[in-house]
Amino acid sequence: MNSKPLRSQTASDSAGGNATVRRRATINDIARLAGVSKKTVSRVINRSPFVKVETRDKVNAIIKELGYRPDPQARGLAFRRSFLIGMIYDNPNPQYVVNVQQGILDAVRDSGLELVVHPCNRADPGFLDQVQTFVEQLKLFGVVLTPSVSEDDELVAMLRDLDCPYVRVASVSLDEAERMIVTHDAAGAAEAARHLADLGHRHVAFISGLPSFRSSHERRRGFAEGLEECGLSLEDRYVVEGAYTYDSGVACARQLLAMDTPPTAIFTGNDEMAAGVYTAARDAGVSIPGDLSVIGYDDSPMAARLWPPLTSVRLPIRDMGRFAAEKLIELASAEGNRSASQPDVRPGLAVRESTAGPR
Amino acid sequence: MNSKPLRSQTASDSAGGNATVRRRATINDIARLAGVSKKTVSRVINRSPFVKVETRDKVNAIIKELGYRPDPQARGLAFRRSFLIGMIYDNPNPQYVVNVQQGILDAVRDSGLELVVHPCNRADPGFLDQVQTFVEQLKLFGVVLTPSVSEDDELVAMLRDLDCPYVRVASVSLDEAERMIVTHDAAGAAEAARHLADLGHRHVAFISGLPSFRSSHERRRGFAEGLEECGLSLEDRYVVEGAYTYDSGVACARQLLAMDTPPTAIFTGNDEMAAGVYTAARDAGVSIPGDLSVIGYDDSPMAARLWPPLTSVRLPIRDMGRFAAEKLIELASAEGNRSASQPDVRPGLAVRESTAGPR
DNA sequence: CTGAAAGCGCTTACAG
DNA sequence: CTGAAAGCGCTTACAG
Repeated sequence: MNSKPLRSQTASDSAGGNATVRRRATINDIARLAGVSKKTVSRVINRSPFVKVETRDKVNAIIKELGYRPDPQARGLAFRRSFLIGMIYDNPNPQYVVNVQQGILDAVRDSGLELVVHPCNRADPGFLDQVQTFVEQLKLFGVVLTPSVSEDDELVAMLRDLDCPYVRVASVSLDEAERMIVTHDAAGAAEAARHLADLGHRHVAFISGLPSFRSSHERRRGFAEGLEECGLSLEDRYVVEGAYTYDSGVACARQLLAMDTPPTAIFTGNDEMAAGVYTAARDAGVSIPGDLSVIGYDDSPMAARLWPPLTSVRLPIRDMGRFAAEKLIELASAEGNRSASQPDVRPGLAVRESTAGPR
Repeated sequence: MNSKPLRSQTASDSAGGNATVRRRATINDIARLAGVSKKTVSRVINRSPFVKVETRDKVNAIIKELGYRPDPQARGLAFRRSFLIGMIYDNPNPQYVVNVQQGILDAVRDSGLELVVHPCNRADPGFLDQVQTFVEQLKLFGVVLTPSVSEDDELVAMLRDLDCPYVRVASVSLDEAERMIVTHDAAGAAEAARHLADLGHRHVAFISGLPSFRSSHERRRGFAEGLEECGLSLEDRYVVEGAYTYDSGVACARQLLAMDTPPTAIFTGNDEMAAGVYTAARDAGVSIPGDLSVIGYDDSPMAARLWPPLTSVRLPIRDMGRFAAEKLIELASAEGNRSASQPDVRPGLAVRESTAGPR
């Protein structure tokens, strides 16, 4: 990267509304106008309790008047950390990614924190090194991890070593409560199981996601437990391993539908694979939900676009992002006063038209 | 935000691989070990040509040995800008957003630049102020704008005032070539028109997107021109205004299918609305492509999941993000030597099974 | 409760 | 081609 000539710091009258000035105010301007030292201004900025009320009010008045905002870069350099939150993810679902991003931004609004995104690939040999560079170079305020990187113990050990605050979003608790947003996938899958059992299904199948994702196991476990609650069981022959992709859904469903006693209902690890089940069913002349009930997971927008509209387990993804960032801020603030807020993320079943009683 | 105690800067042996040290090397360490001033190290970092080759090599050797990487925060403070690229967007399509993000990251790999995301809403009265704060506080290296914010002249005027480099992705050229990635939407729509004309359609309709998006007009214009090339015309009665949403697609298609002489083909401004056309067609007992051909725009993953698979105009979205970031880097480097690279973004038609000749 | 000095890790402006 | 000084806009550590 090459050096770049200094840019003029002018701002036009038209753009910024009113109080735009030639140069942005600095802590020195505030200190001079308030008749105090810059250290005192610094104390006000950082909400130190050791400032006389009148002093604080006077400084705040000047700050407001000039529209002063401390320079995060300078603050960061002195603090030895930045005001950037990193989102580290490898989830292939764009809807999921964008919603978590939105949720994080919901949480940091007006806090001066910003969001830096870091997609990655655990299979890449440089994976850990790249994350380390990312975290160290940016001196991140903290990071939010989503599945499946949130399940990577090596990664988490590294973050601890780097002293980088983190919060993990995962299907099951893997860490201290103040570092976890648990999505209770087993509970969501159990709901799907009960729904099918209530409809009278006896032969139900499960298409799992990639085994490297914890959610695959949790969803299977919850589904099996939900069935057992209702006096049914998830038979091994009715469990097929997919890969969270449309194509794997097609292949797994073909396999299930070709059985001597094919299942009358299929629960899939996500909506993408459910879409694959639709295709396989159509090809096999199997009607949904007449011959086959289908339930997906994620309740992506696609679920409602399929025909018939897909019953699916819904997750409040944007809220999950917000909760994660809120926890991260608590963690990094390190006030000692861990707030009691333990926001609960509970999956629910969005029942549509892809499920009905068996023939 | 409250002040935070200094974190210890230790790094374990296990995490960072080999050369992890207690404290990261600084420019002073390099200068001392190389026996030069820190200014000279700075020159090497910034690729100044005014360094003797031997000096440069010696400094680079030490930099490599210690794994030294200049602190972007400190550099930024001195440079009066950061090494962060902002992506400002209001596109509601997550697939689009994630792909552009990926493309930007493709371009900045190993450059030391990082990506900060800023979703926004032009209808929000605080829209411009928020973007200004974002750009000023972060002293952004530059920003990438996607539709529809890329079409906002007030926003662009503000960025110029702030002296913030920007590149705009839009359906038609709106700025100097070095600031534009043009997606040629009219050309894409014309391809759709030709495809339908070739199949023998005479009564073809268009469902437009939101009129506040330039793409809506470009796609309509290109579609009309494409038809005219083939001796057809886009009749006003066959043009309906949608809103780029699934629901608007359903409503507009109902309207078209209820006409005395309904169209035998519908081209929609995006795939979401095409999905809505599918639903309306099914409700009306109209079969696709037997009774009605449908073409979407975007070629989103959903296009291939619909039944029948949707013919759609494809855009290389990830490449667009990459090209945009590459142009931004050229722009911000301001070397004067605008490279001749004028990467071309050309839409193409992905023909699937939703189009056929009319009955 | 408040401040003067030194420092965070770089760069610019000026000399040589 | 190279360097000593001053500065970017903040904070820490130390006094008072």
